[in-house]
Amino acid sequence: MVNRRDGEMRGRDRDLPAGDGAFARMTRATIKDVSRVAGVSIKTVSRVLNKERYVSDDMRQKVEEAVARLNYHPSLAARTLAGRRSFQIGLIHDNPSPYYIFNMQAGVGQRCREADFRMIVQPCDINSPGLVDDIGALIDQAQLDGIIMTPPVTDVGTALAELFRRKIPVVRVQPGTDLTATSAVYIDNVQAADDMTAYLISLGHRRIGLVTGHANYFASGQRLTGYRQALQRAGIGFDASLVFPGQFDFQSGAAAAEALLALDEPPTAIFASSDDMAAGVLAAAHRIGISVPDQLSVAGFDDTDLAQVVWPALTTIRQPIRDLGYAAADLLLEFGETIERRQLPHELIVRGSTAPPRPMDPGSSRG
Amino acid sequence: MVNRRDGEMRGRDRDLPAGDGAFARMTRATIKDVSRVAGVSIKTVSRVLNKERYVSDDMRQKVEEAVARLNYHPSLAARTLAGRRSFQIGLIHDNPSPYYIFNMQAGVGQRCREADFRMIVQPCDINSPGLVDDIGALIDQAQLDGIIMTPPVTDVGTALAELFRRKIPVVRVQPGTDLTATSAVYIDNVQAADDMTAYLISLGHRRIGLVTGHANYFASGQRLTGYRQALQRAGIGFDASLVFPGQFDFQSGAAAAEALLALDEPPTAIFASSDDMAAGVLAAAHRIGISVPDQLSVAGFDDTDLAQVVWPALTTIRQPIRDLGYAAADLLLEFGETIERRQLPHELIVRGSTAPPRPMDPGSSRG
DNA sequence: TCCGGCTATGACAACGTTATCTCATCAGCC
DNA sequence: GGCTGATGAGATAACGTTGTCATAGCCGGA
Repeated sequence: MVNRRDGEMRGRDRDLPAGDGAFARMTRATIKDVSRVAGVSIKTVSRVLNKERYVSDDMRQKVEEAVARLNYHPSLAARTLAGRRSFQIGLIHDNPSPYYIFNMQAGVGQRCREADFRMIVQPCDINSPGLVDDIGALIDQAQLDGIIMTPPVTDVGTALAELFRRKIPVVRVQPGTDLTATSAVYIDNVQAADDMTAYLISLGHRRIGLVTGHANYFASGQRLTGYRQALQRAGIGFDASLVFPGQFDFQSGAAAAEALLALDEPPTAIFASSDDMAAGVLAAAHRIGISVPDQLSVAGFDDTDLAQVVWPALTTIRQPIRDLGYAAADLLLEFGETIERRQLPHELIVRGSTAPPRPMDPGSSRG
Repeated sequence: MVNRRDGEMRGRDRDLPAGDGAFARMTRATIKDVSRVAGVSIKTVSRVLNKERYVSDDMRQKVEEAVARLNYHPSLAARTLAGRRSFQIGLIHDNPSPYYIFNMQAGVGQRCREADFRMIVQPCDINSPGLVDDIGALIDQAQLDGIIMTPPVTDVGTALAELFRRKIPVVRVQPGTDLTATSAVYIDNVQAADDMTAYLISLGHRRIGLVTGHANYFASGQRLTGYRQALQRAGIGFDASLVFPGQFDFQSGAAAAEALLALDEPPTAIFASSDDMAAGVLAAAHRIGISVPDQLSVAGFDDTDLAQVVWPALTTIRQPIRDLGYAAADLLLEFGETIERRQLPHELIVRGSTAPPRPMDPGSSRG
């Protein structure tokens, strides 16, 4: 009944509305429509769209007018299928910090938008046995043009190997291993921790507690190095009992503070390797009844939103997460497979949580 | 020289490695490879992949084996181009809260993964004149199968109209206008604010300050309604001077607290419509030297990470953001264009920032 | 004048899937 | 025993781009 059959018409024939009148239809405009309106070949439209060489200004203008008039947007799917680019890059992370991820996405997304690329965000679990397969599937399915990874995924050897096997451009943010194997963006964690430690020393502190970060993150070790470096320069001996392992989160910061403050010779300042842990230190101090910064100075790392929201506001190191994301995407888009490195500046931010130690603290017998 | 010409061979002929041996090549496996290995037609493979009817168990098994053996992942681009689905949905937001966005993405992403869909995140600016075009371009380019919007984008009429024009399935999270125009997920903001207010009243508070949210968000007004509703039920008169407008952020919370605490008859409790603002209230109280919760109870809304990180930890309303995201994606995937609504439960979380008011507060002359 | 190289444009195949149509088989029914 | 409808499988044409090749015009040098 509804089965019209007219010989030559088979398959999905949907011949476009001919003539010049009715493009404001529900059907999306295609490159074919644009070529008809502009009065040029499809290939010429494609050339203009892709900014290829050998297009006269005349043609270019005609095409651009037609594109604007039809409000034409090329199909990413068709471009991906026909070409060898997908105009998409992936951001792979296994990071529980909303603040970090939000800003990283903002930076990467910003750069992508500038280049008319799209960012595909892929959370993952570095302990999952399916990690490598998941990454492979993502690349296969979406035909990604490049990958950005954040710690700690940056240092998963098997994942890295899979990416090399596929010869896909990779940029890592703050990588810890195989530093020269891929492009990378990072800050100088050693120097940053050194800066903070030196600042605390300059206030007069001699016993400075350090809460380190999660062992999966190489930055944790780097910050310990910077801490020791500053102590040494100041002629202060390293006391291992002042270093307490944390996990970057609030709870571990609070636990570390309780342990450190219970020492026979407690520190007069605690430097936590993340703002979350610093907030934990603050909470523990409150609980115990130690006032900050009068009796205890507290410093964080990252300068997340959190730093200004706790009381007192945290002295911390500003890590330009958004800029790191932007730079990572920039390296990917500008250099592709060519390996490049870019170091971004950090900044010491002084707020209310640090002050000179109380003079003549009883029990401080050291020179 | 390199120009071999053999008549029929033109264009990009890359004949696949015949035989059965070398698929572990660099070239991705295609559906054609799978069909050859399985010994069935391409279309049958497609049927199995798309879980279509009319495939015998025998065939299905052969195909699945071949897929696994070749580690085959279908090209999303080709699927999108050939079919009428793209297996992608968009998440459009203009929200400055990392916590909110992170959890929303987690929820939506989770549901997408379960359905082998991909989530495309698109931040936007509701005040930008290009908003509607941007959304249109996104849908055109990526051929999205659906859209999820979060406040305040949910209530931008022009954007909504554009989506209707394109007849694309839409789910809105906490919409404020045109409630029945699209599918929606939400919590009962009126009841939630009522619950919190009633709780504060039950502690003995009679003068309860309210810091409202940003006027762009309809939830702000709804929470005011709930607040008034609880007061009325308790027979407490509404005092407009106790209601102070905020913007959902820390700064405005601090400013509101300063204003409220400077009143001749200051409130004994302040209910802020977000945890960020509640943290601001806390900070202002600290600054002024008012202790919480002894002299002032403070309550928030959202139960973000923040709530447990400030001191004292916030009594707040838990808003299941992640679940809202999951539910939104679920509605989209399960019902498509069919309009559905789903309300999720909220929860009153009592922590250390609230307590009964100090007995016999001088200056409290009201009954 | 003719050739070679650069510029500018177009024709057509190819990318890897899904949609449509066709055909074969098989069971149940008049 | 042939008709009908459900089931199972394949051939082939799209989908909307880009890649490859062909070609035409133009300029400069042999």
